[in-house]
Amino acid sequence: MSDKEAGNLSGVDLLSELKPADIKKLEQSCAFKRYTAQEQIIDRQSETTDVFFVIDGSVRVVNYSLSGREITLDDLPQGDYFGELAAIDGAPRSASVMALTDCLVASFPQEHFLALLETHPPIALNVMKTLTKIVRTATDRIMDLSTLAANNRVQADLLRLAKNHMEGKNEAGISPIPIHSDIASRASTTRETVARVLSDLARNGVVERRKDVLMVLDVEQLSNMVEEVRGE
Amino acid sequence: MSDKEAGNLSGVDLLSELKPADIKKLEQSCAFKRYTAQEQIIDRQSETTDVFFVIDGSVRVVNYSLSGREITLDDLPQGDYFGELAAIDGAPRSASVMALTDCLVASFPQEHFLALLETHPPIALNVMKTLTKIVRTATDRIMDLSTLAANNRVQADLLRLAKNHMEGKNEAGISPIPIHSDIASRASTTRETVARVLSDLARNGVVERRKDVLMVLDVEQLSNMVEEVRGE
DNA sequence: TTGTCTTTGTGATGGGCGTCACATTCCGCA
DNA sequence: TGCGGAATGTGACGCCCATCACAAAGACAA
Repeated sequence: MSDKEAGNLSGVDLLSELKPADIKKLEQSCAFKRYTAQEQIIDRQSETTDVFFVIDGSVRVVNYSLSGREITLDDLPQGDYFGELAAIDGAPRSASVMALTDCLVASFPQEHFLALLETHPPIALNVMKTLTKIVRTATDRIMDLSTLAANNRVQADLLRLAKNHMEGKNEAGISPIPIHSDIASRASTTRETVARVLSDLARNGVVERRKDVLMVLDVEQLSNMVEEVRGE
Repeated sequence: MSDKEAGNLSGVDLLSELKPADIKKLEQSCAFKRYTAQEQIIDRQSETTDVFFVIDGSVRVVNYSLSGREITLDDLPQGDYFGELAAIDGAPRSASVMALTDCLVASFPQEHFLALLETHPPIALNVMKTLTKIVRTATDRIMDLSTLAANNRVQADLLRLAKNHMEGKNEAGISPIPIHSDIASRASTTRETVARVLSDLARNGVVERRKDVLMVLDVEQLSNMVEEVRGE
């Protein structure tokens, strides 16, 4: 497969209000590129200012501590975009982005992006909505980190996953089964702690590890455990 | 002084590109209100959607944990604005806002704000820049919380303060002297820990508490200490 | 099957810091 | 000037959890 190839912006949610002809025009300005899983797409602190569209596959926004610990900020599915921060304010990249799966990504130059925002207020509003969502998620995470113990943060992450995989009123089947170190990276703890929490939950019958799915048998109880802050 | 009174939007940075006549027009849509220090202006989870301009005084964006701990997210000076998240996406307030000092605040209805964004792309871009700044600050904080120990977070906060009060190349005079519990609320730790860190720093000659100013005598060393993650 | 690599499970250990408890000092105000 | 509440300084205690260290179990290809 070629390094650079024709691509298609029709699946990009942000641009969905545009007429197909206009989308075609934007494609002219894009550079399409494939990345293999784990490959870096953006390095934190680098000074590029393009915006990227995820055409196919998915990517992960991460940062690394000095000691090398990986902190996952967000995972973005196909149809989403990233890199808008630097495009908007011109500052260095605030985070790294890596390919989660093999994927196809379109990079779109800053000037074109800013022009698009200026000429299409609904798209600008959409970008603002995306940014507010990021801010809300981030403040929630700051609250979690500030007020929950590591154990509870793991439970909270599990609860979040469960809510995205509900099967019935109080049960969820999470699949594919998340890797402990991924959970740890989102909850800002260690994989050992994740393993211990999961062991405990399994002992209490709240979760059950099956062949290809992690069953949460009692979502409500899990929810209660998250808020059971120690000493209260 | 009356509860409701005429106000003036001329000091609002966001609107500085508008012609004075246009600003006057916006003032018609505003409700001006005074708050006394410590008074709540916005409650988290409430469903209002106005945007607020800080005309005079300053405000603090905070959240509270279940156990009542206060987490400071940001302090906003005169000329700034807040409440834009709910105005943009219509969701409940993500944080509380309280008056830090006695202050005068203008509330501006959501529809007018959205209309302003639509008709004035440069203002929309400005709002986006504000949002990106918030996102960058928040991700930095997430990184601090995830990778730094409580001690180091206090040092980091002190360093931030020092950098805003530089006097010469390696010295800073922070005044007014911040209250320990305020630092604790920003660094997500306890006032006792703040007191201990400051005691240590004073013993090492890095800081010195004087009459009305907290001197940081060796900003560079303070900076080194922040990064000296334990065990590295 | 066998070997290699990834992922998971769990014990032992120790240090950081949140919590409680007081003693002091500071500062505005009557 | 003296009173009272706020802010600060420090000791003691104990628990959470990061770290280290292996063992075991899957996963997958040769």
